[in-house]
Amino acid sequence: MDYNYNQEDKALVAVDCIIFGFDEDDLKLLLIKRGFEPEMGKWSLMGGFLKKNETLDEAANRVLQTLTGLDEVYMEQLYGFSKIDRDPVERTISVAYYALININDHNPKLLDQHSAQWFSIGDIPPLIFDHHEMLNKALRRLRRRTSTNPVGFELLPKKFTMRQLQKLYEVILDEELDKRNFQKKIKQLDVLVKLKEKDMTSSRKGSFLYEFDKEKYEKKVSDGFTFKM
Amino acid sequence: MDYNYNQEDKALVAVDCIIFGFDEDDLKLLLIKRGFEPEMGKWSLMGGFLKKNETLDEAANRVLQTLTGLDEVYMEQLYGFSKIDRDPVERTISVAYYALININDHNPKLLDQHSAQWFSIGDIPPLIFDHHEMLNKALRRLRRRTSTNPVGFELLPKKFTMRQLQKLYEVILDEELDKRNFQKKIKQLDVLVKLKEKDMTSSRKGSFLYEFDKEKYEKKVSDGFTFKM
DNA sequence: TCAAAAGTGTTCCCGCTACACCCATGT
DNA sequence: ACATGGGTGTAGCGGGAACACTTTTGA
Repeated sequence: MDYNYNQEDKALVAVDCIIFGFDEDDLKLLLIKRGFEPEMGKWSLMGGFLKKNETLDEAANRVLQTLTGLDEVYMEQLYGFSKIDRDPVERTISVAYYALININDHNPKLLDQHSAQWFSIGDIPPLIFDHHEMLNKALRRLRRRTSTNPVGFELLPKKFTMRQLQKLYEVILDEELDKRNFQKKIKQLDVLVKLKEKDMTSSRKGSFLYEFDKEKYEKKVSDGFTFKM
Repeated sequence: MDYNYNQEDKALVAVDCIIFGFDEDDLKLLLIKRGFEPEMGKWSLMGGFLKKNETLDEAANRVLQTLTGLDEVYMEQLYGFSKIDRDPVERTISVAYYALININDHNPKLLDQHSAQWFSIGDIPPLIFDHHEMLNKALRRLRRRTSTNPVGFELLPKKFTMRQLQKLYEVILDEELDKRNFQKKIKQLDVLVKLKEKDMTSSRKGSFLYEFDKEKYEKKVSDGFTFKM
């Protein structure tokens, strides 16, 4: 008594990537100008269809790499979107992923090829389909994650200043933070390494650079530690 | 220059439901004995294929209703599972949902029809495919949700005792809680109504019954309140 | 010497935790 | 009268929030 799978409807399955970057003091989103109908010329998240021989994670990584040239990027599956007419051409289920990249790392040529552009999170143009809904979910998730996991560092260069890190938290959480309390909090988590180097571009005095110590963090986690900002 | 959607691979899309219930002092999971190949006779989450004209949410609700007879149940989309061979018969993407039901409400006849049975969460039999992974994700999500949203009440009868509520939190969070601190905490949230009635089945003295005041909760939320246990 | 950002400590308060005894009732 | 579960208060501690001045150095 086998069940006949053939009687079931199949659907197109896509992935869409909400790609976040952080530049100076703004959280940014990478969008492409759609090069085909429907909605040609409008702004859109970067997406692609799931292929027979790849998982959703693989598809999302492929899509991200196609646009940025980057591999080994922090990505997380967000949610499955399935409104019947979300894509007017054909029934398509889309699984959204969000990615956190260091905005200086990507390949600018690839961006041009896809007519892609960074937008400040406070200044997003109209997007096609349900992409705004995806973005909102991604933002909420990002807020939660940065509060409970050390994922913020994915958006920064390897070496960063306290100021940059604080600003990052401020734009993600959308609230101002007290400098002293912020430093106290992050330092007592004891997962940063203070370098001897200073960044001299931001002030005459210069500010010390820090690195996230991933090994230390993971060791602490396995001892029951939980990151909490 | 239309893009040709037809060149893309289609896939079967399914939903699987992690159905939680709470009985006396155990968190329980509703499983069915699979009536068809592959893996006929093994235990499985209740699932079904997505149809052309329904969303994932609708499919999950249909599947839940088929098994329990219940409608308007708390459900939440969990995660999309997509390993290539997760279903050995054919490539199937499955989107998992979890549901919280009052275990006394369901229709026992329907359970029989599907050879379904409740299992204590500490005593789950081997499951087919990646259903254990789904369950683990659901449990982690449920823990977080009950800590930050008043979803626990979905698992209880409309009227419940403090004892029941505390026990519920204990089995979900998998830790013992102090009776006094628990009452203090939940009472200061100020979203319960203490009834005049007592439940006389649990002790000679009897214990007061409470109801969750959803309207009050929602009013408070719109004033900036956040539930936190 | 001044402008501009970096760096640094203390106090107060609230919320969480730990903890033990009396109450009501049916048998 | 006793056994069973129901119900209640307080003290101490720790972590988060508020808050302002000094330092460095290039121009």
